[in-house]
Amino acid sequence: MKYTEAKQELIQAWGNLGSSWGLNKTMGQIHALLMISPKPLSTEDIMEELSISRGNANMNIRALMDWGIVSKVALPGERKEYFKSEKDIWALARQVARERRKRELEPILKVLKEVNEAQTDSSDESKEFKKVVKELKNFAEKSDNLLETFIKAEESWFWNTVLKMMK
Amino acid sequence: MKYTEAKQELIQAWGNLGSSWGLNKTMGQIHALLMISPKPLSTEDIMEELSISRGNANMNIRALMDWGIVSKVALPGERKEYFKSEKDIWALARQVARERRKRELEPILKVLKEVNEAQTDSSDESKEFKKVVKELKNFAEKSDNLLETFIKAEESWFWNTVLKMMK
DNA sequence: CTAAACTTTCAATACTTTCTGAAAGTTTAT
DNA sequence: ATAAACTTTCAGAAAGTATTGAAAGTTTAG
Repeated sequence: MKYTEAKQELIQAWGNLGSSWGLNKTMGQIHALLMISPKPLSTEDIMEELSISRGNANMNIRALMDWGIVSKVALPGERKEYFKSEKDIWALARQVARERRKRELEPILKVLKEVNEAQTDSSDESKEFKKVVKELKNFAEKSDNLLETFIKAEESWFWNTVLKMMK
Repeated sequence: MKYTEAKQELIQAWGNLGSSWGLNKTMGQIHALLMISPKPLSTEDIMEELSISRGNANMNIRALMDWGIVSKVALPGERKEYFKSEKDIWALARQVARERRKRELEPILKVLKEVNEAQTDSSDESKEFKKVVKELKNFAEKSDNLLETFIKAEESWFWNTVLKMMK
């Protein structure tokens, strides 16, 4: 396989992965492109490489910046804005974890806490509900703590511990 | 908050969470309903509780069974099929991890391995590409191992280790 | 200030996914 | 065998999401 094919395949695959990770296809593709590029790219570069419109490029670059995994670069003597991606895969993973925690875990935790306060009447349904909610809440809280630890962890410390777990 | 409100809110929230977890809203809602129900429910029960069509109910129950988190129950003396959900939250988490590994991690790993074999020419682009792919592949493999460990782990052992990690 | 260079917005459109409901298929009881 | 009870399928409708491209907005150079 040649470099250009390989590049296309990776961009494509990263786009698909994006869709299962709360990004969308285009966000994933732009991110892949920036990750493998040795130098920052402009909106036009991205439009051209991925054959997408200006509006699409602009919106998705913005969304990637909201996620905190892409940032602007000012190139000296250039008027255009250029963009680069976080390349340290660990920093990237932590950033994604941070965002997903905020977007997914926090809302459900809030609901579980609320709902855990609900009055129980004496029906079977109501008792089972209470029991399940308690377990879910407990699990969600543990997950939240674990995630927090991961987000704050230094790479080596984390891997050392994880590697121990995996023998 | 009363039980019936609380129930609706939980079902709603679990539906939203489903969407970020590779299920869809209805799958999430059906799953929530089955989780909190003290007894198995029929397709009709589900249709009624969630106000959805027969086709929709059928397809999404099926999808949940494919994921391995919902199963059929035959009630003695009843002709209808009833369904129940896995209620052990740990078993549930492991099952979801297993499916997502298969659906997300395996495909990207395959691509990374393929693409890692690509020929490098002497250009900057090509060298950077190779370097990034190597790092991604390494990370993906480590994640795969970690996930495998989790999937196979006994609850207490896993939590003991994790709790140590979290001090 | 003005014009060129560049970025952002957004209404219209294209595309994708989900849902419905009725028809077809299957199973069970008699 | 047949009819009632139940399940599955699937084409079309509805809802949701992504994309375009042109117009509006902003910044910079001179």
